[in-house]
Amino acid sequence: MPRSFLVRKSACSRLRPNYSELHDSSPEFTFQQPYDQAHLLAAIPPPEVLNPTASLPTLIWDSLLAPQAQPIGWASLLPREIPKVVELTSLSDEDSGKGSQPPSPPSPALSSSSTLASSLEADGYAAFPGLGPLPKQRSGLSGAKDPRSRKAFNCKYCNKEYVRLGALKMHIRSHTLPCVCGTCGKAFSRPWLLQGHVRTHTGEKPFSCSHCNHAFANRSNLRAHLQTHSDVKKYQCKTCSRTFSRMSLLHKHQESGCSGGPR
DNA sequence: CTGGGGACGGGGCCC
DNA sequence: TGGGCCCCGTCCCCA
Repeated sequence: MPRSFLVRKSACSRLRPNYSELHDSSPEFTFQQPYDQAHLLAAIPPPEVLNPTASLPTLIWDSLLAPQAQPIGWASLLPREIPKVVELTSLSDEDSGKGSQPPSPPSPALSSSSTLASSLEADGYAAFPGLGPLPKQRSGLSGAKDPRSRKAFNCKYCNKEYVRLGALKMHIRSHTLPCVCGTCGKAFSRPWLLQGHVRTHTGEKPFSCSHCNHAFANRSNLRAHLQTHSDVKKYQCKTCSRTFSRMSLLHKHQESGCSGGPR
């Protein structure tokens, strides 16, 4: 029986924005009760598809190799491109990705930075609910050559900066929480987060461990569980060389005072 | 104190 | 450009 279903210490110590102050209260994505089973089944692959015997058997070994391996190409870590200022001309919709207005007709060539800034605001940059004031560096085209200026989009709720507008829009969803559970009313930033939450109501656990068949509703939890089957865990204390299955366990180990000797 | 499960957040990549 | 998905991570709770 789940221990903390729906009874999360609500206003616990975790810092959360005061969502009640946000203007966007209209859910754009909800699961109603009873659930649309056909939709859910279409969205969630059957367990045999998600069973780690098919897709995750190497996870443990991958994670063992992780400290030495370079799993991601460095090129993939680099920003693909500097956002183009002309992309800012059609920001009339909420961050939902739905209900977006047709793109504005292409703006005429901008002849100066001052006209650029005023044109952007006139075209809707300032009207986008989550976007802060037009960043200064975007007011000058020369700033685009400065690598430091690549984080150009600001969230008006928390002032975080993003290089890509899409990333900012995605971030803003964490403030507006447009996906609402039809059962308990809890709101989420993304549909798949809501989908995972719905599993706490349905009890569905599509992710199973290939070693012990323990089932999980969440792939991350399965990944953490797979660490428990490994003799050498992913996270290692630099002082005593002891390994842990989770970063949090390593942190607790270090905070409680590492004895120092290897175990 | 430690190990582990449950629930969830968020950035980045791919299509 | 947006949505889906993956991965990494955090926090809470319990045994």
